[in-house]
Amino acid sequence: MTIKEIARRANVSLGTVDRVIHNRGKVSKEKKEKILKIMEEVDYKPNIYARGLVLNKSYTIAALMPEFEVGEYWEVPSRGVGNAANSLSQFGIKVKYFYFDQNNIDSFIKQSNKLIESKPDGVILAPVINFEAVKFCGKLRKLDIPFSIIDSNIENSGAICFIGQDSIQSGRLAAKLLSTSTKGRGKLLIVSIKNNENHNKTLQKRIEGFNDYLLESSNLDDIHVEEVIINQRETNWKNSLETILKKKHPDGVYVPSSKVHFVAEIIKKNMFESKLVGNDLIKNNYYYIESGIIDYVIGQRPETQGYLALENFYKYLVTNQKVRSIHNLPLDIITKENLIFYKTNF
Amino acid sequence: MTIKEIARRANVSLGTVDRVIHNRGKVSKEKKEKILKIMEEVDYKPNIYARGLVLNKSYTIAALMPEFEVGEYWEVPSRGVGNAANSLSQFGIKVKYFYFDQNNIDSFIKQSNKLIESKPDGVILAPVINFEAVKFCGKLRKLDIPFSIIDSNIENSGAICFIGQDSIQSGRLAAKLLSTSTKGRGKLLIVSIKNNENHNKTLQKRIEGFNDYLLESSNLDDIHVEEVIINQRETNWKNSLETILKKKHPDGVYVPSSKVHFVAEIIKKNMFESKLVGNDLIKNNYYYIESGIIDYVIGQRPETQGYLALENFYKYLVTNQKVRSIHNLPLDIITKENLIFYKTNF
DNA sequence: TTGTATGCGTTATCAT
DNA sequence: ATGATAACGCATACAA
Repeated sequence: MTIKEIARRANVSLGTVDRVIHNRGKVSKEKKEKILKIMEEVDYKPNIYARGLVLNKSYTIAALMPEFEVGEYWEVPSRGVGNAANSLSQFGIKVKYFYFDQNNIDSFIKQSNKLIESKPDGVILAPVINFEAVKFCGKLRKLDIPFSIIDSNIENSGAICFIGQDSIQSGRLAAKLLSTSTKGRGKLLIVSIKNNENHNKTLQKRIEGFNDYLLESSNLDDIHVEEVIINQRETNWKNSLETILKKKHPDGVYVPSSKVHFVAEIIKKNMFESKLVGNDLIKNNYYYIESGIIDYVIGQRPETQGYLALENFYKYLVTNQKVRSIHNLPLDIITKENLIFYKTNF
Repeated sequence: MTIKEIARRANVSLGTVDRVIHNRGKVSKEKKEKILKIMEEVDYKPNIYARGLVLNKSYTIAALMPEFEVGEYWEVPSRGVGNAANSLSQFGIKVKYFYFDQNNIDSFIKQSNKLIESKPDGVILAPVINFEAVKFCGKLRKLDIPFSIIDSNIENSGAICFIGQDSIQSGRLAAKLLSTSTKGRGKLLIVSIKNNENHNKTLQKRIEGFNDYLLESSNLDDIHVEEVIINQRETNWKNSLETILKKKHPDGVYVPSSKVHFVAEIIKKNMFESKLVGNDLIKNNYYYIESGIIDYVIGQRPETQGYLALENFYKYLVTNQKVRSIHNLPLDIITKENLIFYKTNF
């Protein structure tokens, strides 16, 4: 059904129908009602090709996320955004990246200002420096630039959507997997490896979930949990970690971040028998999952996060569809036997 | 970059450029080369809006899959196809379903003939009746109707793509999860619940993988495996199953299909302590996963399978992109703690 | 072999 | 308040 046909049926011109559709200009009440009724009846849907052709707009989306080395976590969401940019380029969606050093607040501020100067049509934000990110959201709201948040959420930020995971549940799941692997008993160690001043809340939420699960799931007499914090800014932090592991000799280790490969390295070197559970399917973890040193990794589809974030802007800006305000992506359980399917991206 | 601009740069008309792009009509060698060079330089990509507008074709894809009751497995891929149809309707993609009774070969033949009479532009095939499906693929090839296969593959079928899972690896994964849950020891029982003459190979491949894994993974002295086959066509098959479970008293049960809920029901009723692993996140299994009676279910993203199948036809027919010939979707490990994220579809 | 004209459905601008 | 019309980029039929 076309505008032309609607105009014919309503005995008016194209222009009049158009005015009704877009609420622009003046249209007499009776004609307007007649047109609306016909549109309703025939369930008029605009031809997106014709619309795209005549509008021929192009949108620039700015992505503000941490810089990364190859194999590190933030490579993956970034690639997700890139993939989406690729397949949406035909529809006039462009991406401009602004990378910041997640251990340097000034870098975040500087990049976020550059971003705003570039006057993007939309922003994808990874709020790993929580406090500054909240302020940044305020600026975007004032400027009326729509934005979406990935990875970890900011409550009441005004974002058009959040795409990420449920961190507490991630910790609970880790607890289940680790305790099952240690046959429901033994000494468990939580190893938090940090190199900043705890800017974001993901780690602590995961640990919270981990402890909650164990407290709820009966036989507490058989299970012991301890937590150690490793500061990557200290020289020799790897040696300290190794010393601790040697001393504690845990039956199971939980690393609530993608840095689980550091622990895996030590376990392998010393041929410990510890079960090991961590987060995120990054390249640095591949080998240790393959060889079974890491028993389980919990994935959160970072690539999909990036992809959906951009795709949502397409829906929002180009096709004017509503977008879901919260996407909690599945917590995937990845282990030696299903690793291969997750490596090839989805 | 437009055709017009390319024509201007090459000092030719729109028509000539068009002839080069579509290899139609005669074009002098020198002009052709000049045009191709310019197109290369500017990386010409046609405007999909303009193309879509002028072609304005609509494609009908026929989906040939098993009929289902609410909550059964085939509801999910079917919904995936429906979702895709919804979001691709703007692009002129339509779907026509042909459902057959998977326990009735005649029904398959009848529906497949009806499908061919409808002269679709493409076919999505679920080859659960393997032998007949192979013959059907031959017909489609002769008629030059492109088709894709979902769920389980047919080798050298001539399909433009296969979308499904690796059944053997699915069985291996099940073996790992079940043996870990039973602490690496005990009596394991494989329960095959069938209601047809073994038309498709998925079950047997899963069982093959299951056994292989256990044979390879060391301590064979501690593990015992037995297989029972239940025929749903026998009256009182549920009672037989219950009797068997009572007699064998297994430490762990593997049901290599979505019918694991039948076993869960019996385990719950009798309050057995058996660990239980099965396949597929269907509604009938939700409750038992939630309550922990089913320890793990291995999912294969049936909804995504359906979605991708249709989306691939969009790529193939509308945008003329190449499509990946094999999509082995991830084997998702679903358990009480991450169930909720998989229920909301992806 | 090459060039020109028309139309796809929508939007936006210009007269009336 | 309403109608007519040009333009978007591409494909195609037709003219030269």
